[in-house]
Amino acid sequence: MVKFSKKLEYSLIALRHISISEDKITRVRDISEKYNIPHDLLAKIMQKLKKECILESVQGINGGYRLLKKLSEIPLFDLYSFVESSTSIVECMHDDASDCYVSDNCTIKDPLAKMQDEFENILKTKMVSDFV
Amino acid sequence: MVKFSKKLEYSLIALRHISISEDKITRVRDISEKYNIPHDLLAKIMQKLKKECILESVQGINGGYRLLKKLSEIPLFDLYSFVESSTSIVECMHDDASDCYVSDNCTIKDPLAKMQDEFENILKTKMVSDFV
DNA sequence: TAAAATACGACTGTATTAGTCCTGTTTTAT
DNA sequence: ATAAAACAGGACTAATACAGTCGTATTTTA
Repeated sequence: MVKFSKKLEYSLIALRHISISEDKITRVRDISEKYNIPHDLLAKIMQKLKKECILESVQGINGGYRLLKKLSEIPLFDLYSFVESSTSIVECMHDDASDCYVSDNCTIKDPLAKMQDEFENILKTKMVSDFV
Repeated sequence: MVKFSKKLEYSLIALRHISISEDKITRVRDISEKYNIPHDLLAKIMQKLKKECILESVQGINGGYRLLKKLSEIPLFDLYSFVESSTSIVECMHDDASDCYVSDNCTIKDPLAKMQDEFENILKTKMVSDFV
């Protein structure tokens, strides 16, 4: 199936919320409660976005997250590749797919690779701000 | 994850094989053996493509499949929607998704719907013959 | 009439996603 | 000081979808 993960959905919802909120710092709990997103799951996504320098965090009792970038400067592709476990639309395009069992007889690889490029280009063109 | 299913890969391989083979009728077994595709799985895919009027079948000891259309007349999107269980890139775009838990607070639906359109347009532009 | 092909529903195995649980670390209000 | 409330993160479980298998029926022809 070709479907985005919940993580990507949650990321978009969370980033949007932070960007339009007046508060300087937003707590994970506020977002998870408002949108019915499991707290622990969202917390991990936020941690990931911190590692990727989209958010910065403040620990402690008054802690939370703050945006490091403008949403208009974050390509959807970045979010996508940070959050999804794989970015290839077919299995044989993984980095370690030297063991394609179809191998010699497979002729669909190149055209599928082109399709993948087109798909990624869409993601690179869109900014997160387009989803707010 | 955003990935095409094996079924779509197998469909492309099979259609390509049939289209370039000299034989008037091609057996499932020939294709499954040549490309190491599980026979029963491929058989079901072929049955599906028959129902969708891409192939026609002949039963019996000398039976097999025959193309009903030119590959250049089959949009990849058709194959995609025949073979994949769902064509929506996010859950909340399913036909029966009236129970979106985010509901009122969700603002990312429209932009994602537009993304889906763009994605589908790529699939509609490509013909199966582009993958041979 | 036996063999070999399609036809097809039911079932099993496996991989990925989604979500939970538990324990730690940090910071601040009291 | 210390308790509370936030982030941090590894390990585990549950749910889902995909991939593949099995058994049986039907059809046709050598």
